Amino acid sequence: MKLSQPVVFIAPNISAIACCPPLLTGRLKPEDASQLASIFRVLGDPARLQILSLIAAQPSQEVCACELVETLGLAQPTVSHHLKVLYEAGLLTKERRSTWIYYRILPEKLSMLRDALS
Amino acid sequence: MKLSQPVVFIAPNISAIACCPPLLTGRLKPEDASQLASIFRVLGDPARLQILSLIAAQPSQEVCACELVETLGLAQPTVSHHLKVLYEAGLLTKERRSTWIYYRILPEKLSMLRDALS
DNA sequence: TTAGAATATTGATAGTAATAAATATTTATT
DNA sequence: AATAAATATTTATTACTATCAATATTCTAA
Repeated sequence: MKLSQPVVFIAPNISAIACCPPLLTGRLKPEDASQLASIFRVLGDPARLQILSLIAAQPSQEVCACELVETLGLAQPTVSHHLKVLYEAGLLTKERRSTWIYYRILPEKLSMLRDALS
Repeated sequence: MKLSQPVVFIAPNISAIACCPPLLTGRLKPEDASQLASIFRVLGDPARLQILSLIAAQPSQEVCACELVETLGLAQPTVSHHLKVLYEAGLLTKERRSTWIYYRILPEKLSMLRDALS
């Protein structure tokens, strides 16, 4: 048995990070529009934006779910819900360390969105 | 009386174009988070993304509301609703030319969003 | 294996938003 | 002024989502 476990951050939808052609350079197909809209909808919630901002503000670039519950002033199931939405959108990774789960930003998706806006 | 009318594009919320500090550089205040989220929510709809994309795809960089009704396959009141949402978010300008109303993209808001994602 | 702590899920509720039918408004033309 | 066309508004319906209480699950430590 190993003394130190390898750190593994997990993220779904890696293949979906490259999503859509840029919004403003050509006509968006309905399917691309739906996919892109679904990501923007994830960012369209104040609590989720605050979660992203809080993670980015940490020197460690990660945050434990328990800290978020204290900081955001939302119930634990609500925070858990938002984290799941962000995670399944490919905006966050998560890593379990004993009882706690630490979340990090997956920057590729955000830069994809930035590209889509040009 | 003038023979040629000056072209005037109207947009609300010009002062709100500079909205929020970047999402990932510091902790977002609740008020900033709400304001930023409300703009992302506007982009979180496939029909509205298609409207933006359609306008950008025009050589004239503008589109008449009537064309959108034909192209999007949505009822006229629905298209009118989406245009109003985009307009009030400061993402579009509008100009009336006789019976028709032409919409254009107001690029400042989009570049503000791009900045917010970095 | 039992107790306690952190997180996830389920279920219910309230608020919001997309859609379109019906109607109103605005503009140009005759 | 009357008609027609383009757009906006009102109203109603439906679907979705944020929220939280209750409960379940997962993990650690004793």
